[in-house]
Amino acid sequence: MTRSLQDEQESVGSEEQQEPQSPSEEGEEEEDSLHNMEDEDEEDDGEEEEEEEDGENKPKRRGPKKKKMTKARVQRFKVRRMKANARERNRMHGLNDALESLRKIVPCYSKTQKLSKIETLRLAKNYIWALSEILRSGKAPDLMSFVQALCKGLSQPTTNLVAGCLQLNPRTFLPEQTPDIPVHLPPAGAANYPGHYSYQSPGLTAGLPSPPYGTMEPSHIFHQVKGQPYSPLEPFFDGVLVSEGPAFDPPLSPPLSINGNFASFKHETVAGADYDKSFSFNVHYGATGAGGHPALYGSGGSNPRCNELQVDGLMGFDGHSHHERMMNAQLNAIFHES
DNA sequence: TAGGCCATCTGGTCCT
DNA sequence: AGGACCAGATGGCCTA
Repeated sequence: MTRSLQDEQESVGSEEQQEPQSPSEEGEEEEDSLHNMEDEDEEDDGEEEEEEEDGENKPKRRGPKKKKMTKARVQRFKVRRMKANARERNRMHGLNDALESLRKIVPCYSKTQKLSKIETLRLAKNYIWALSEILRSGKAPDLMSFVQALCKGLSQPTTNLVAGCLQLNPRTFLPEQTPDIPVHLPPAGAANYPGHYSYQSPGLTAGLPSPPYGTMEPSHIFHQVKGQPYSPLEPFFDGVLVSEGPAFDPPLSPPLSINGNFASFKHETVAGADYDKSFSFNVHYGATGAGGHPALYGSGGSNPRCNELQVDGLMGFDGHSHHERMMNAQLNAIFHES
């Protein structure tokens, strides 16, 4: 047995937790199937090479000649396959590790209720985009719209999870259920964005209950009428995006480079404003901007880039402040690193 | 039980 | 040739 084969089998044996081996992985059936496969394996040790001659009635095949699968070839094939499987496993584990890292960075992290892969990616996309737009526009987002932006396109359970992480009740950022909350609704007939994805969890359409916060009709926030281009994120940065092109489904890369744009930030906290006393999620932005809205970068200040965004009071879904730490760490990392 | 999510296997393709 | 990447298939687990 070769060293590599030993390693391979060790790794397979150790990593094989609960996954059953594919039925074709062992047994004689594989050898049968291997007889039929187009093997690109070139003979290197003088094994016989035969042309497939099954049946005169069959038309002659074109392409490379088939080679009979000898025991040695079968063995080599198996080894190769096992190595490829192990590599693939490792690759997927690496991918999952990266995804787990992303879960911790995204503004909703719970060990007990993990975001699914797809939801993690969606939330991360929303988050990146939202942060980028804050920087780009220099305008303070409306908190409700911010949360909506984060949850845009997410399934209802994930929306509830995000809300739970932020200690918000999804109902509270339901525009239609909370008319007193200043969420800008899309103008009638507003344009939809081209290429905007329209994911809806089956649970949404099925009207599944979603503990712990009851139900939330996604159409209240995210529904987009066909042929009516409109991004719910527009109110988030109202007035900024409407005239500047696509507001959502942003380019693959955020419009801002973290390193390039945060490098010159000074670290100075300006008293912020609480958006809603009913929220324990208080975002302290910079000096109040024009129109009474707090401005992220203190639009009225002498140094518009010197204010610090603070996010206080975030409690993790697990009942501890893990998320707070994560958010603070994350934001600090963004604003303090360069 | 159906559906969602996940891990793994597998074969194909592309690249070095 | 071998590795990385990808997508389809498959089966297990969990939950509503």
